[in-house]
Amino acid sequence: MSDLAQLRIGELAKQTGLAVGTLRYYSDLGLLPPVARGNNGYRYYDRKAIKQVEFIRKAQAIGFTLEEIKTILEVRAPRSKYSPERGEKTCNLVQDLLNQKIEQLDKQIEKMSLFKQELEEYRMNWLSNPHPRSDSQEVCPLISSISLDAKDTES
Amino acid sequence: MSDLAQLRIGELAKQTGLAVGTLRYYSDLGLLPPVARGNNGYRYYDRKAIKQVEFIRKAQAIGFTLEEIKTILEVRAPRSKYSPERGEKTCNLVQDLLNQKIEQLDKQIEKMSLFKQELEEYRMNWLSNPHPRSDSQEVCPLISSISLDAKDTES
DNA sequence: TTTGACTCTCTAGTCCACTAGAGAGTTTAA
DNA sequence: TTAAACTCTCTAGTGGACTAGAGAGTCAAA
Repeated sequence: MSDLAQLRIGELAKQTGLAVGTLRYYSDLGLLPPVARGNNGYRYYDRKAIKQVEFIRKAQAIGFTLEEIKTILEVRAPRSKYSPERGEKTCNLVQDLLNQKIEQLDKQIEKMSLFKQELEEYRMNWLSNPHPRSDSQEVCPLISSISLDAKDTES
Repeated sequence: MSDLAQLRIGELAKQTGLAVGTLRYYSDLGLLPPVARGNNGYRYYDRKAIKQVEFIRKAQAIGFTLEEIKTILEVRAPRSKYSPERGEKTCNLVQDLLNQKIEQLDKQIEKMSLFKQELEEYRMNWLSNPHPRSDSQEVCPLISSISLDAKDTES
């Protein structure tokens, strides 16, 4: 089609560092549709695909599933026709999605920070109070404190 | 054995909100060994198991695998005999593990914060510059900016 | 003693994100 | 023209974390 469509899947693989199989997998899932197929059935991509792959990987690295990423990416404008009403809806949808994702990230970050703090406390306690192996059964009290203490009364 | 061992798996399941199958799975993996088995083969747990399950779930929720959690938990003192030398080694091992985990968490948190920032920037740009559907083909420019822009020159 | 809830082991299935391989057609360079 | 490299589709396998189900034994109350 357009002369933008010059990447075959192997080239895209080289450019992105991913395996051909993975790109095929993404494409077939709908995450990374080729701009065209040759008569031979070959998938052709344009250079934008490289950026798109990078986005996918970034999103994935921080915990989004391919399904979620797809939901963001697939809500895309119709290619040649413009239908303003649908466009607005699309935008709202995407905005909602974005907000959701940001909120999710926030929560996850908070969780991780709390857990990190917890681990750091264990480390501190333990450093300032190294294994009192005199009468204690537990050789390494850190372990028992991690697994068994945690606000000893109720949850 | 001890009268601490009063929980059967179903009770533990109720207390923790997990499925019996899951607890069995954890137990068999070595993450949650029952303190005893009855003549009937039943697994018996003490109340510490509840805390341990909570720890497992917390660690899991922030991305550790069961294998990793097991590594932390399983490096545990021999129950009745105390062998000081092994105890010290154990402690070092655990300290290393802890440090690793904390570092991992740190990196992950940073990644997520960066990505969150990125998403927030997209949102901001987009709010201050809502879909200009006059001549643009893309009905929702946010999408195209997310998926295709990202430092337009090189990676 | 029978019923129902509970437990056991073992095998198999599910979902996600790939990865590998078979078998076949296509492209490209020598 | 031939060989290597590339692409296609389709099927199956992997690993992690479960979940479901079969078939059987156990326990407590009626």
